[in-house]
Amino acid sequence: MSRTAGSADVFAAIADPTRRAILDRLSQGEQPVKQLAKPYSISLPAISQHLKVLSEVGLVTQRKVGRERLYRLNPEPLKQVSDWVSHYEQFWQEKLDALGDYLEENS
Amino acid sequence: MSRTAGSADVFAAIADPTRRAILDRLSQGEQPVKQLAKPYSISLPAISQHLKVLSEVGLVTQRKVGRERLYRLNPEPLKQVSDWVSHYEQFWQEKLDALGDYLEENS
DNA sequence: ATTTTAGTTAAGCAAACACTTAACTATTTT
DNA sequence: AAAATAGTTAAGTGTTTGCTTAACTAAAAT
Repeated sequence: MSRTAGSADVFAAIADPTRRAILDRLSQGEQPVKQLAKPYSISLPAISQHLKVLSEVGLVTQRKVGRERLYRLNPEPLKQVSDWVSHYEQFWQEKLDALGDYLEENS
Repeated sequence: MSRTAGSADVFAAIADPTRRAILDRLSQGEQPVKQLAKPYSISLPAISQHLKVLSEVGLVTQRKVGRERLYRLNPEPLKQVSDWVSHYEQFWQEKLDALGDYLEENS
């Protein structure tokens, strides 16, 4: 263990839509902050602060290239979310099954 | 469409650990508020407020029986979360594959 | 009828959040 | 050396959040 990964709450980190959007963009590859900020109407510092939050929970890593900071996605902490939500998948599966049965019975 | 389900943010609703815990308990079946509140050190009103948030995003439904309010899990909105996070699964899969390859090559 | 039980709603509060502008650091360009 | 670029850090602000206690509504038990 003893990774750089944060202990702060991943669920809280992905609660903000802007941060989710940043992650979405990062899934297309490493990007400098300027480029990440482009589609948003908010200021650079705001983006920088969001990146800090993401960094603290280990969802992004950073490397410096010249005067740019390239941010890279680290999806591992999302496993926590995936694990938690997967527990519920069976429930909507049951629901869908029930719907399927209903449709069959009434067709 | 036009379900009762809320338009408020599901991601925000599950950001709070107490609310996630409530959902976890509800996955064992319908329960009255008193029972849901039992394991927590916070007040009844606090629980009630959490249930309201969950209700607003459609994660729980409610029915009145006598003087009790039975809350029931409605997992459907979690599909939103599942869908979003599943997009990232491939990434950590790639990581794991890479690790697997590494282990094979160096065994 | 009164009291107890189950729960919500109201009001208030401290802490956290998302944002801003201003000031700063580090690198590159001119 | 000066100016421009990329980004972070600092300080301040309005809003939202999670909680509390107090007041309320509704049903059940005494």
